[in-house]
Amino acid sequence: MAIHLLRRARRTDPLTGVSPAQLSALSVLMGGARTLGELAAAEQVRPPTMSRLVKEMERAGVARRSSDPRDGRVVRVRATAKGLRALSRGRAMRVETLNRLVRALAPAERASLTDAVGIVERILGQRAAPPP
Amino acid sequence: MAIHLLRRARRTDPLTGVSPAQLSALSVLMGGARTLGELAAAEQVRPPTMSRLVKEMERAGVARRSSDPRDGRVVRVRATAKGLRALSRGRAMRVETLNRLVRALAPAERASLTDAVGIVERILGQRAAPPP
DNA sequence: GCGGTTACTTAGCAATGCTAACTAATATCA
DNA sequence: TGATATTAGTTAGCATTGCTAAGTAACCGC
Repeated sequence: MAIHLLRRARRTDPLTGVSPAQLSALSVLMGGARTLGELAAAEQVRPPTMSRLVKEMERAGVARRSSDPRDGRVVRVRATAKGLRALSRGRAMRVETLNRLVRALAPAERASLTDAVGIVERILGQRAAPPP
Repeated sequence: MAIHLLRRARRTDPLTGVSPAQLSALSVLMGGARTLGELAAAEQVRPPTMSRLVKEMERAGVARRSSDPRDGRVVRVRATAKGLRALSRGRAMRVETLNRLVRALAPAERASLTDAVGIVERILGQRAAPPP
């Protein structure tokens, strides 16, 4: 089933030494620094969850906090160079993994994946990226 | 909007206390009884994980264990009527599948999936379902 | 019938989600 | 201005769901 494909792809993330949730947050931070709340919203998690995640990311050396000079309540988060490196490594790995898995798929499984993707796209209102 | 759908799909059915993992397992059991190991393989989790999940499903009254008369090591698992009801209610299976799909996705994963879609489409010459 | 394999369970850890309740900073308004 | 409300983030604690290591019971091969 399609979901299992994704789960397997996701499982390769830890090979980078950065957890999936961290990699996902890093992908947001790749676009520049964000406040903790913005990051939580982008990741669709609650602030406490993101607060803890950022703490771990700091400990892992993939992100850094700084305070906002204009608003003392705000915490700004940015990716470190190490974090960005981990991100591109993880992303390449996922794509490669999906490539490999898809090549090994039975036709029915591929159809399932296609169906699932279609559904998700419809729900999210997203379009597939054009082939490279 | 997407957020609404996601939040709605994310909720565990409060009436039955059936968790997403349980619903997913039930969707496999809908096809008939399975051994615990088969179920674990179908869900792509390890046997201990499935063992615990089945225990919880029994406690929730949505599945039942029985022993295999031919092989005393084997545990056979089947869905109860209550489990099947929970599964089918409101297209539970579909919602649940999307739920797990989406929950496993955050921006980075979505990007990867989008990339993968392009790859799959190119390979198969197929299109995802068009948006409504 | 002994030894190895297989199927499952138990125990314990890790990651990641949540809510409730707290602190600190900012904004609002009488 | 000063009291009060709102906002941003943190801390604490719980639940779910994944894992590995190690144990038990049943089966198979010789």
